[in-house]
Amino acid sequence: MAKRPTNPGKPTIRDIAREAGVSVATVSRVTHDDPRVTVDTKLRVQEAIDRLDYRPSALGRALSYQRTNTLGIVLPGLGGPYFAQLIEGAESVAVARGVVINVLGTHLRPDAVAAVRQLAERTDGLIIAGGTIPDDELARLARTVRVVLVAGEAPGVPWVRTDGRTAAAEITAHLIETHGHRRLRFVGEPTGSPDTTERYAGFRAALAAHGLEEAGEPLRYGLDVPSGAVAARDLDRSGALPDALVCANDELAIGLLATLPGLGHRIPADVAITGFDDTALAELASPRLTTVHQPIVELGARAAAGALDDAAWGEPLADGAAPVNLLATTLVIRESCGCAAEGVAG
Amino acid sequence: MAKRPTNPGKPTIRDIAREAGVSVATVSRVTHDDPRVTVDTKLRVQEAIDRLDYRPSALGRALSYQRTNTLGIVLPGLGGPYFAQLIEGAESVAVARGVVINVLGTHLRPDAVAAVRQLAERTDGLIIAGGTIPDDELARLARTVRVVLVAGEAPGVPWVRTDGRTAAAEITAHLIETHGHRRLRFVGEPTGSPDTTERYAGFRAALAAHGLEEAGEPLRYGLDVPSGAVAARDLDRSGALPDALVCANDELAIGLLATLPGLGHRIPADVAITGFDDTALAELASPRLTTVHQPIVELGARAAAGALDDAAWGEPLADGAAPVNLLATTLVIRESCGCAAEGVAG
DNA sequence: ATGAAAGCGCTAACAA
DNA sequence: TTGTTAGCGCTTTCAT
Repeated sequence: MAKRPTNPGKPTIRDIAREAGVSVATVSRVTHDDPRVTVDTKLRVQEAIDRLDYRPSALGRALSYQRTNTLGIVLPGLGGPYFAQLIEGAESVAVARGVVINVLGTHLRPDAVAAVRQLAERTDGLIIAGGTIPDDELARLARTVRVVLVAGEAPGVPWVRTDGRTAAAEITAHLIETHGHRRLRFVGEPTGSPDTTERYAGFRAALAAHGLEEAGEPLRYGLDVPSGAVAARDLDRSGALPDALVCANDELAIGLLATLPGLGHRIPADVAITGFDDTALAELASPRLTTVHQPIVELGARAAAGALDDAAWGEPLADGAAPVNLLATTLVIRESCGCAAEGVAG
Repeated sequence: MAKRPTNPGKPTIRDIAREAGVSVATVSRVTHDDPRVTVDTKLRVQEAIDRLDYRPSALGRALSYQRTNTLGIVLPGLGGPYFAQLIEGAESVAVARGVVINVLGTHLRPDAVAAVRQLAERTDGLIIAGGTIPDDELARLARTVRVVLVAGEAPGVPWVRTDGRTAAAEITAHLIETHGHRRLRFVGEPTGSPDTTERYAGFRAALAAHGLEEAGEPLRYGLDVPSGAVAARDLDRSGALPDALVCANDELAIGLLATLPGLGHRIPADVAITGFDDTALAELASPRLTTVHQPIVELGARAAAGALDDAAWGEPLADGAAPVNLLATTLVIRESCGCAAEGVAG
C-alpha cells in the first residue's frame, strides 16, 4: 500500500486533524455538527477544513455507516417521458432523505445482470423495472438488498404497478362499444416487457368478451415515437388499415398520429388511435390522444419509499391482498378515438 | 461499532476465510485469479464462496484500490433522445473498461451542486453537461476529479463540443439565401443552456450578415416536444407567423411541426421550420426535418474516454489549439425548410 | 504457497 | 470537551 507521500490530492480527516492540532474524532464531530465541541476548537477545525478544501469521503463513510445513501434505479433504457417521470418520482423521495440516485440503463449493457450486481453493491436499495433482468436474479438480489420491482411482478420480490390488463380492456371496450369498431389491431411487441404483455392480454380479453377476433397480428414495434412513425409507413404501404389501433404506449401512438395524416389517413375518421400512459404529449397532440392515465410519478415515489424504508413494506405474499402496491389508472377520453371535443364517454 | 453478531446478511471475506480454513489474503487471491494458489486450496475457497454466495464488496475494494470503477454523468434532465444518445456513447467506452455509469439529472435536484459533489465522491471521473453547474464549481471539481465538460466550455476544464454557433449560422443562411426568407424567429431560451446560447448567437450573426433583423424576440420555450406544441398554439393565437422558425433543437421543431398543420398552417408553405441535432425523429417527421447533424454518440464517447483516461487528455489551454475536442457538424437538408424531396442545397 | 498485519477514510464506543 | 482505538471489507507487502 502506498505510504501517502505527502498530499496526493484529496486531504483526509487525518490531514485536518494534524493541521488543526486535534484528533480525528474531533474533526468527525465537527463535520457532523456535534454540539459537544467547543466553539473555539470548532472554529480551528473549520478553518483547516476550509483551507484544505476538505470534504469527508463518501466511501469511507459508507463503509463505516454500512449504508451508502444511494438508491439505484434499473431501467431498460433512458429514453422517453415514461422513465423520466419514474425517476422524477423516485428523486422526490430520495431528495427528502438526502439520498442520491444512480440510474442504470440495461439496454445498453451487454451483461445487464453483472451491471446490476455491481450497482447493488453500492446502493441501499434498488428499484428495478419489470423485464430488465430475469426473475431468478431478481429473487437473488432481493435476498441481499432491498429491491422493489416496478411495473412488473416476480415471486418473492415486493412490487408496485398498475393493473394494465384491466385498463387495456377498458380502453378497447370503449372503442368497440362507443364507436362501434370491429376491426382492431394492437401495436407493440407483446413479449417486449411485462407492461406490454399485460396490455396486449387486456386488449384480447376485451375483444373476446365482444365476440371479436384481432384484425391481424400485433404490429410489433418499439415503444418510441420513431417506431410509431415507421409503423405508420408500413401500415400505409400494406394498404389495409383497421378501424382502430390500440397502441402499447403514448409515444408509439403519437408517432402514428403525426405520420398517418401526411400519408392521407385521417384520424379518427379513417382510423382511431389510442395510447397508454397519458404523458404530456397526449394532451398536446392533435387530435388529442385518448389514453389511459397512469400515476407514473407516484409509481416511482412508492418504489423509492419501499426501496429505502427499513419498515417491512409491501410484502404482498404475506397477508394476501396488499392493495397499496396496485395503483389505480383512469381512462382519459379525448378525441383520437372519435369522441367529440369536450365530450366524455365511457 | 456493532460487533457483527453472526451473519447479518452479506458474508464478508472473513466469513469465507474461516469457512475454508484459510486466511483472508488467500481468499482475496482467489477472487483475483492469482496463479499462486494451489488448485487444491483454490477449490476449497471457491466452494465456500459459492456456498455462502459471497461477492467482494465494491465499497471495500474501492477504498483499498482508491478507485471506484465508476463514471458519473451529470445532465440537466434525463428526458429526450439527446441525452439518451450521449449516455449511449459514454456507455460504449465504459463497458469496454468494465466501468459502470452513474447518471444524475440536476433539474430535479434543488441543490445540484451538493448532489454533484456527492457523486464526484464515488466516481473516478465525471462527465458534466454544459449549463448544469456554475463554472467556479466546475473548476473546483476539476481539481480533485477528472472532469470533462460536454457541450460547453469553462476555464480550466477539459471539454468536448461542436461548433453550434457556426452551424446555426449556416442553417439560418440557408433559409435566407436559398429560400429568400426575410422574417425569421428563433425558438428556444437563449439563456437556457450554453448550447442554446451559441445557436442563438449563430442565428443572429447570419441575420446580421444579410442585413436582417430578427422578426421578433426569441420564442422562449423548453427543449422538448410538448413545449413545441405549446409554442405552436401560442404562435397561432398571436396571429403573426414569420417566414421561418429556427428551433434550438429537433424536439422543439417536431412539436411545432406536428401541431401547426392542425391549426391551419402548412409547412413549409406557410412557415419553414428547422431543427438542431438530427435525432431519429427528424428523418421520420413529415415533412422531414431540415436540421444540423451532431455526432452526439461520439460526443459522449469522447467525453467518457477523457474522464476515464489517465493520459493527459484534452488540455486545450496548454498548447493552443486542440481540435480533437471540437467535433464537426453537418447541415442536413430535408423538406421542412422548403427544399424539394431528394433536393440538396447549401 | 500461505499468513500476519498495515492501511484505505471514516465513525463511534469508551476513557480520560 | 477531547482523545484513543477498534472496526467497516478489502488489498498487498513482507515474512514464513
